[in-house]
Amino acid sequence: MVLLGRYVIRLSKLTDYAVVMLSYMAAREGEVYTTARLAQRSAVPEPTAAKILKSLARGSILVSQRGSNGGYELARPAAEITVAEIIVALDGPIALAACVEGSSDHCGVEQLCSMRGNWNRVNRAIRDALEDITLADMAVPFVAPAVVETRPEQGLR
Amino acid sequence: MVLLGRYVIRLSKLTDYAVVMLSYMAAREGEVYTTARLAQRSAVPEPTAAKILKSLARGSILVSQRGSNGGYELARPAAEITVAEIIVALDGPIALAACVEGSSDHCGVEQLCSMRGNWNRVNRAIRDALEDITLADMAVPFVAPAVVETRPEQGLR
DNA sequence: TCTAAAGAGGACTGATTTGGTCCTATTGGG
DNA sequence: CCCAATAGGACCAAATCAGTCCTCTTTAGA
Repeated sequence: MVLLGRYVIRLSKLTDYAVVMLSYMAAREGEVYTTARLAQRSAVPEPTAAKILKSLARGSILVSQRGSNGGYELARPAAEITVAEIIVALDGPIALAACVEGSSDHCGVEQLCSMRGNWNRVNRAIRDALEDITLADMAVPFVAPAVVETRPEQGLR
Repeated sequence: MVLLGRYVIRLSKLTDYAVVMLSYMAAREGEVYTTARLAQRSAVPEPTAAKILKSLARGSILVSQRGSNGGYELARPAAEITVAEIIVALDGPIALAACVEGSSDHCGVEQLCSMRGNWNRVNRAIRDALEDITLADMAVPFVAPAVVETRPEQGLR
């Protein structure tokens, strides 16, 4: 067994939700959004939305403001937030078999290990691709935020 | 819920094993390898190895020969087998939220759906990256196959 | 033509992992 | 102080995965 239980990259549901919420926030930068509001607008159940937002804050993608009148705000302009960061914030490092540069784990079979190191190339290729795509790119079709505003919630799927 | 239960790409343990086995086979193209032999050499339990090899054959990465003296052989030169193909053979399509080009699924919330379509860009970037890396690239460090030959099996991890 | 060696295919199971919920702090404005 | 928010975990049910096994088919060769 060699992989550390994480995939090179998993784009989980949570990540998808996160992008939806972040895109919504990107429509008006500088504004502070509460969990409740974001949950409604993105049709994600509130507790789950809360969990996602906390992770994003921990990942320095959002800045949180506690107390009343609190909420979340993009930590940076959307064009400076990469998809890679979002994924990392929610699913952990974009990552990685053992036998990978920097890893202290060791598979014990040297010959295999050296070969496996070549996943590095794959990892890097994917990381590079994801670091090139920003939240601003993802949010582009949000041309008419006003329209979205008028659509409260609705069951997904 | 929007993701179809599959990740954009999962590099599972099975995939890792597969690459190990395939690299071994790439050392001498044209040779036919039995499941038992490949399992031994790659330190993967035989039933599991068998499962992987069957999947690779179904994915046209290996050609199988049944009956006695049978076994598996690379379907093409290693330089023509991409990492993308290997992943697809084992984990299914590199893929994909609903609301993605070609998908017939529909999330029901148009505004969200249109935005989610932008995962396409991510999907494409990753697919491109993976289609650029071949088995030959992954197998490179196998400079001295003879050495590997003399190391039967050993517990991993 | 029979036998044994090999793969094909699929059912099944135990263990992880995920998504999702909830409860108890902590923070801060009015 | 009180209420509105977030922080941070613990926790659970359901889905998924790795791994095993059993039966069937194919084929070489004695």
